[in-house]
Amino acid sequence: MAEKVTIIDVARAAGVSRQTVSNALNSPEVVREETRRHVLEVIERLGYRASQAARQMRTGRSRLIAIRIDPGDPGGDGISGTVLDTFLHGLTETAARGGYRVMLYTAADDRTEIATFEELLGSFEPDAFVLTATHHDDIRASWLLRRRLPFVAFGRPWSELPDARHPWVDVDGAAGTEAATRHLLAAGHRRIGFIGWPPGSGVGDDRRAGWARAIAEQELPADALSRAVEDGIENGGHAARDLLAADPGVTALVCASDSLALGALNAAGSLNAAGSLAVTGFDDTPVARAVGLTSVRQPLAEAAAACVTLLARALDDSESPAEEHVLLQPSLMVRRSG
Amino acid sequence: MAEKVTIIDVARAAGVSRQTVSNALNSPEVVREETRRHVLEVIERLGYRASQAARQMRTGRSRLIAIRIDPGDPGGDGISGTVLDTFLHGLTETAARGGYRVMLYTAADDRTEIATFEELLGSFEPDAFVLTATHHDDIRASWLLRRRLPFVAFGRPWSELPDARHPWVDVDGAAGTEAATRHLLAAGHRRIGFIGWPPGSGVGDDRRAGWARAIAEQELPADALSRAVEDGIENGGHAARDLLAADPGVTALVCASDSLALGALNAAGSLNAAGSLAVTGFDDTPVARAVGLTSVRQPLAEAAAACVTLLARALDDSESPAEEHVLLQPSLMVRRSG
DNA sequence: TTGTATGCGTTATCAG
DNA sequence: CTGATAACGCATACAA
Repeated sequence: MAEKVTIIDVARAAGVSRQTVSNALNSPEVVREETRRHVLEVIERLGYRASQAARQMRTGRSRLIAIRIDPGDPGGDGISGTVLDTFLHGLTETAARGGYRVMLYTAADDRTEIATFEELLGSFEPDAFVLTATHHDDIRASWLLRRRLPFVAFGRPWSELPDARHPWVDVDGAAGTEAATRHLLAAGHRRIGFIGWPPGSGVGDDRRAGWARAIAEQELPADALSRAVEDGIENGGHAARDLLAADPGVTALVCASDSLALGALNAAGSLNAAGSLAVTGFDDTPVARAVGLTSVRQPLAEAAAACVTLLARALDDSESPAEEHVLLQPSLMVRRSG
Repeated sequence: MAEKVTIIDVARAAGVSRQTVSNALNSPEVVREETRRHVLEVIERLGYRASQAARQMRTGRSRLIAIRIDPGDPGGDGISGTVLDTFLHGLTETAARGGYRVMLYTAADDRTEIATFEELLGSFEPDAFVLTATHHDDIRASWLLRRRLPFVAFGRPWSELPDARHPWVDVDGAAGTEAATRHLLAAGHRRIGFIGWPPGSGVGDDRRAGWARAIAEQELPADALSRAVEDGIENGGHAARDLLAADPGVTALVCASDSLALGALNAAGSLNAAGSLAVTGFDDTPVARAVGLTSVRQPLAEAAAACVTLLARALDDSESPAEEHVLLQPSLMVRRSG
């Protein structure tokens, strides 16, 4: 039953008009320093906080940032599990510093997500959206762009279309797999394979490119050393077995995900003496830490912070400026597996 | 640039007063059926949606449910990673059906979480809170209770104090470890150990109790077969080694978490021939699925739905009724490890 | 610098 | 069943 203390209560207690209170808060430079301090003190004493609802009616800003949450069960190419969790935490924390709050929504696919945009925009009116799991020709991005709604994507727009000109934050996946590959090269490996996803997924192609880059630089063979399968432990195992059967000289595998890497690791155990095959994964999930898998770690908290920064800029500045991008560098967590 | 269509636009287009529109929406029984249908049709055609901010000003209800999100890095006894992720997804989905939205906040400890309650209550005014990671003498619960603020805890109040009388939803952890133990008994194991957390954690004690129950029923020895360590893979390994050294006759281990179980599994590999030790975990995390670990699965989506149901009841009914509880049964996911 | 008036979109109250 | 009026709390343009 916390009786809500309004701006009028503060004005009364401070012996000023409610305008002065509002000014002390929103336009500090327009109030005498002494008055301002007094008002702020009363605000503190009374525990006054501006009502968001009232403020929103007046300003049209909800201070809400909406983001989709995927089911924990990794169904598609969305981020979920620890990755989303960590990202969300960072987003919530950074947003709070700017007075913003994170609101969640779910959606089965892009179409229903857009429907949710409309629903949200009509009711809660979030100030901005954070898009995850971006992909080629993302209709969500173009929809938001067309309506000039503020948003930032965690993930590059994997397209060169003008539709794709919007702020985004991403982690340089190619740099990650390249670092992993270089690490293996430094350890003396010469025939290093790659297990990734079928072409066309943007993220997957990027990760493959990093490996290919490092291999090409060493003028090592690459063509026959790459496999493309859907994500999953089983598939990783199959691909690893297939690759090793085709070329027994392979001593190391760079994988596009921890799942694939784990499968490869298991397969290696049943093929060779334990430890004879070096394997690296991607995302540094708890699984990787658990089994001692060397993995590429994404700076998720930093990515989240960057998203908020970009949004704040687009939201606070008068006319939203051009597109801005942030590409973060991942780091390699070296463990027993490689 | 979506022109916001207000209730007045609808009223004009439908040829009625704005009150009739409001009534058609909020008190359907007070409007003639024909009028109601016409209004609803216009609403649909115009894509009208009631402004939450305006509604909140009038009704005092924000239709916001706040919940804390922990860092992805499992630091304490909070839920995080896939568990929180799945729970959040379920919560968001179920809440949306009732017109509610989930809002996130972070907090380092109980004290700062309460400070966040105050801040949120003064600004965004969430209608309710969902508490996670409840523990003995939870000051958050008593704080909310004292102010008669609607909330539900995901996790029992591990205390009999009157302070602890509030709605909660939980999963029967003891039933889970008991089922795991019975499963091992049915497989012929007779000396079954338990690796859990230090006493006093509620959740941990509960899980240990399930194992003890099944063991006692078979009149099997228990005292020397239990170990208590902080959560973690390393600790699980140490505990398993210690336990097996003390009693080489042990053929199976029930663990309070997947992390402990994983450690035990690794330790077993280096002690015995692979597969000779049966191990079960708890939470059915991706790690468990990855390594084929038998684990107890919590019905998280159902738990989330139950939370929303309890909240909706407390929110929609006039005087909030007494405490209500929901205790869900977990299920055992049997895999190679046991 | 401070006070006064107005509107944001809804819903509740109360006459018609 | 319908239509006018008030009020929720805040911020802004304006006048004092």
